[in-house]
Amino acid sequence: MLTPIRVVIVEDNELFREGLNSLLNFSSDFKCIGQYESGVRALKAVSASIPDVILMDIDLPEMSGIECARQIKANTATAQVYIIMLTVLEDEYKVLEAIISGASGYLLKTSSPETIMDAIRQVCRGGSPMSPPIARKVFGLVRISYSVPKQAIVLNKREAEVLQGLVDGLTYKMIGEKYFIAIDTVRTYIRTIYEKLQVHSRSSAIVKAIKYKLL
Amino acid sequence: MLTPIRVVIVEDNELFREGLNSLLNFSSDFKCIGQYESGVRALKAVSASIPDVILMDIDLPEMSGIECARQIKANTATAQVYIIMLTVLEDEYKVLEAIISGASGYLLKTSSPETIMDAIRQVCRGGSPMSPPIARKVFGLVRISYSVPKQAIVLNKREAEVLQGLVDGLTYKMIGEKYFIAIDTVRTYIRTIYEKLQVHSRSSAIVKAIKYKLL
DNA sequence: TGTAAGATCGCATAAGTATGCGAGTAGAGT
DNA sequence: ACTCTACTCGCATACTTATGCGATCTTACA
Repeated sequence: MLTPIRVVIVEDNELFREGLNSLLNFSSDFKCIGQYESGVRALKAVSASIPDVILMDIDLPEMSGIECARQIKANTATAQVYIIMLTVLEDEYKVLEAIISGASGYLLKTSSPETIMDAIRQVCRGGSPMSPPIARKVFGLVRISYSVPKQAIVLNKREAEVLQGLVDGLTYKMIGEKYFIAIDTVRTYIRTIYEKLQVHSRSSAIVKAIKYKLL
Repeated sequence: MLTPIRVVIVEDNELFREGLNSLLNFSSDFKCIGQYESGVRALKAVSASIPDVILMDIDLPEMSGIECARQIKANTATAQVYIIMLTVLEDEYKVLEAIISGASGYLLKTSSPETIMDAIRQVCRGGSPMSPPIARKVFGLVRISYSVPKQAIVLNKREAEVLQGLVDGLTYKMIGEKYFIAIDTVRTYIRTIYEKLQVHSRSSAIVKAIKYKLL
């Protein structure tokens, strides 16, 4: 590593903060260019001098680490700042919030010094270091949001087209014109669609179509 | 580690398979209890003798590693089998599919022997080992699916209730009865909702409500 | 060769939706 | 006290939906 990775620490617990600081100074790979006990101060400092990586405690007083990360990301849209969240507990919702706010890593505070140093190196190389329990939760998040309630709802081409029309807010007339079929044929398809989806209104059909990712 | 972790290898490339095998035999932590070059064979074997961890190549001929994982997960619902996917390329869609299919880890084949061994230990301890580029992609997946297109659509309580009614497929009359307001008041709220969402039909309102997670 | 299945179209009607125009009442702020 | 705003309600009407009960026509297949 030619130039050291410039790191900023945001952590309200003084002992932990100092611990991280001396950890970083221990290796010539890193250079701690700032340590702050509050998000507000970090925000100010970071916009003045942008680091490569920020170690951010998630449970800060006043402004949370998540909110701080969000704002830093907003303020440094052009520059590349990697934020690694540090936390004591593995709250699934916090993990989610942190990822959305723009964090690139998520470590438990119980992580070993080597793990933390390795994590800093990893984010710079395109990784997203996570403590094992966090990784498991992240997998779960992906599974929840993408997995489809497996239900054997099979629509043929025409039905799918008509359903798409319904979702798009078209009237029967417009759907018919779009696919060159009579409005009464549209009605017929809608009947079968409703039957397959087991609904009795356009609204419910739309909700189910989205829920079951039918289109 | 008192008893060795029982591992199964599913990999069509003979050299790589043998490599993994000798890697596992190298450490007393592991015991390779089977190696198969096809998903079909693995499926049969695994339902007979369930391992702790399966190293699964994702690009298998005939049955893909993903499909194989899905079936193994389906067949071994009670027992705990951890599946680690192995792949040469970091295809985002494959990652997604793998996670949904029930995999607990995702490694690039370029991973070092130590990394692979460590990964096996990690899944058994509640982790989800991923190669760094994969982890980054997984973060992206979470971000995409959970982050909301930030748009300043603010509904007050009543409007939210009425919109919920619309999504639930209730008629104006039913919405009015549910919240003890006149049907014409429901209409009035719907006007303002439509205006805020910039739509002109119930269908589009529902779609937007879901898309922007307004409820 | 009939017949079963699927795709298309038609008519009718009760119910529901979208929207124009108007209006009363209560609370917040000046 | 006055005005503004938010919340509530009413009437009217053109349009759209949901659904019952058919009817052709083509294609596949027993």
